[in-house]
Amino acid sequence: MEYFMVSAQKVPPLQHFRKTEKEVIGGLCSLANIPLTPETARDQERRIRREIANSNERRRMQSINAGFQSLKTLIPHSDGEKLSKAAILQQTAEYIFTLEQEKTRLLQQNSQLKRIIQELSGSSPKRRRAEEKDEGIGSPDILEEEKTEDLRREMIELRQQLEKERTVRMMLEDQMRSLDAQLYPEKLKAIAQQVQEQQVQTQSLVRLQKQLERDLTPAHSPQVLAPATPPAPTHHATVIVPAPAQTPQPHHVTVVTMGPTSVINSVSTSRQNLDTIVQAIQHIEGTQGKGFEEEQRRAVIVSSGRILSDAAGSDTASNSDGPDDCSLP
DNA sequence: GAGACGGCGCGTATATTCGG
DNA sequence: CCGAATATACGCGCCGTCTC
Repeated sequence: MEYFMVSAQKVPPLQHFRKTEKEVIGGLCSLANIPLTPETARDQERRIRREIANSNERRRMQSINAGFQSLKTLIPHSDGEKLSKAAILQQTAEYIFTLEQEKTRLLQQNSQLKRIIQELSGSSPKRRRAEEKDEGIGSPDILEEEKTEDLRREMIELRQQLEKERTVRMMLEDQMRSLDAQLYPEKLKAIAQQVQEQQVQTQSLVRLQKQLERDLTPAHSPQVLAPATPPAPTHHATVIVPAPAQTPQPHHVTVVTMGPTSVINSVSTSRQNLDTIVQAIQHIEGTQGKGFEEEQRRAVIVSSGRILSDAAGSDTASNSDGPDDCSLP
């Protein structure tokens, strides 16, 4: 590198010295009062060649040293630390080895994250095509496009579900209002107000709504409503964990709340559902401030409180102590 | 084929470090 | 402080390749 650059602009060629050598040698010999014999001239020529060779050797060594200094600046070391050439070579080798390992680790992490994203968001044909084209790092444009498209699709889906849920909820609220007005007129205001405060809904409410629909069938007559405590505000810490990769519904969000079990026994199913809805709404309102980004995680939101288990019971992926296939390293 | 040239190995001198 | 060990720079000769 640098060595070759230096070599390109070498000292003048030997011809140049040869041209002037007679003059120089003659001058020196006359000064030293030495007769200019052929042997002297030959010795002088040899001497000059040796000088040139020595000069070239010095440049070579300087080039080597420059290379060592370049290496030294690349490897991690403290300023002022003295490193011999051997140490520089050894530490460089170690550093390269470390970088190789880091690269391998990052590549593995990259592929793992890709796999998780794919499992969580489903695998569209376009995505599969992109992944088939690109198995390694890269193609950020395609992935970004896919991501945007997925998000758009998810937004539309969420809006549709929200509209559906709103319609059903309004109907149910009418029913509940008429029933509660007979039994708990004082609670009605608070509950209705809380429900009205809900402006943005997530997908999880659809499940709650379905649960409520099932529980409010004639078998669960509202007349059996018993006095209940007002819905306790759920200001519990929220833990968001990645949904397992095996989740059959990748976009599904499950809201699980836990509460004191002492309350449960004294309330009816409908009342429980009502409380749960309110808690879920409050919970969602509380967590939505964290941004849409978190919704995208298809997370299972776990908070302390009462469990509103899914009727199917298959989406209990919120067990944080369960097999965590998606745990990042 | 002779000479020029680059590269390398080896020996030596000098500087620096380290342990007793 | 001193001697041994180590690191570094330099000089020298040799060898392979290239050019004329």
